[in-house]
Amino acid sequence: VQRLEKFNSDGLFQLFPSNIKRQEINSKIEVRLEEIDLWNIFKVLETEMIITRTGRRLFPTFAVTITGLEPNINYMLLLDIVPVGDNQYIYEDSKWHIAGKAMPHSFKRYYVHSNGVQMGLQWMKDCVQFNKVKITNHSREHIILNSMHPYQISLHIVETSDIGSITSAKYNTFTFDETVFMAVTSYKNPDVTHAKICYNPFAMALRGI
Amino acid sequence: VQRLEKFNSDGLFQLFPSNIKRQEINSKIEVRLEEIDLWNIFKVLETEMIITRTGRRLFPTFAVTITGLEPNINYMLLLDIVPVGDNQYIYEDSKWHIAGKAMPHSFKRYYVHSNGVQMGLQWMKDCVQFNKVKITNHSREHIILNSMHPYQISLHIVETSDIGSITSAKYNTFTFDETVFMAVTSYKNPDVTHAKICYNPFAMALRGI
DNA sequence: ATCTTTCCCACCTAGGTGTGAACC
DNA sequence: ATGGTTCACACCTAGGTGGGAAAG
Repeated sequence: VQRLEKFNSDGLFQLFPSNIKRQEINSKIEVRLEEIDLWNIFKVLETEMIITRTGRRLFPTFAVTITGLEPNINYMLLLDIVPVGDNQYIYEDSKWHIAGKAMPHSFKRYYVHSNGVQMGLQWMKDCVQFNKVKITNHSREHIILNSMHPYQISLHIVETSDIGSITSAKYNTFTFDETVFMAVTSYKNPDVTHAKICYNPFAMALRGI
Repeated sequence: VQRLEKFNSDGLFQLFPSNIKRQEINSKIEVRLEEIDLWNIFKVLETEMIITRTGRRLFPTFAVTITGLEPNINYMLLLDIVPVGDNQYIYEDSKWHIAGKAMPHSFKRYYVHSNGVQMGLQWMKDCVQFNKVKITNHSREHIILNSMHPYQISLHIVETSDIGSITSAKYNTFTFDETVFMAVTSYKNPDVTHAKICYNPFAMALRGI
């Protein structure tokens, strides 16, 4: 038996149990990552994302353009943040080093795009933004990650017209190499800090310094 | 044939054609208006709501607490703003007077609550806020009203687990006398202006004046 | 003239940044 | 001592108010 539980009003769900094999959608769906140049600037530096108690947004923002959906079939979009490898790390001598086995990834949470169930036509019309997703090390309200562990964003496109059948529906999964990042509670690499300040409008205050 | 068209990413839909009779939900659903004291303060003064080209929020905000839904059945919530009576008005000598027949209410638009389809249990858990709804006299992006015409908020609770079947699903409708208001492009009654400034946090700047 | 509509504005609310000191 | 975590803070972005002048 499988169960999907809603965790906040902004799209966070948790799946019990977490690992289920479902059937693929038989269709040529393509997903293009938006702002790929910006993602690559951070990838070169080895991206870090801050996690806080109260939840922190991702920057760069995860956004995609989708093609190849059936215009008149209903879909949902689920954002997923999955562990990369089996190790945790430390930052020493300006480099990331393995520091032993990873802590268990306890929570299998999905962020369901707030548009809910929509027809393919609607999803393909504009780029799909996941700008309100937040990551945390504690809060029940957001996606929970372990600090000093690497992760990667993946996207599930689920063919369903009923949110209740999400656990039995067909789906395709797309992962993005550019979105690999280290979860941290404070930035370790000063070059990452500088790039965040340089490109994130909310850090504008610190640009002159 | 009936058709539901999505108009923006924040829950606005338009129904073609607009008048359909559907079956009622056979259940003792009760809906309580939140902030009823605040609504009544404005009701005494004869509530005015500003409409602008770019869309203006409602104040007081429309929010409800719902009881009596089936916990494990899926529902959607649709906000509706319906004309009251058949006349348009003018404000003269500190009073509203009939100024002829109403203009036609051309657009039958619904604001679908952004939580989309949820089970009764979820809808009843917390009070349901419609704080992002906007009204306008022109914009395709929001609920279109005629200035100097009276309206009333109503709520449709639709029993459906599929947004696509919204036009054929069972539903119950709830109206709220406290929410009757006059759509205006600028406030006519100075007492209404004062009450808006007094109670709306976004008008805080004008409280000292 | 009179009344309604439009638009720019100052001034708020609301909330997203990294900082740097303190804590663990 | 070392290095990760937390928190109040100043400083932004983003956007919701009615005012008041101008336009219709």
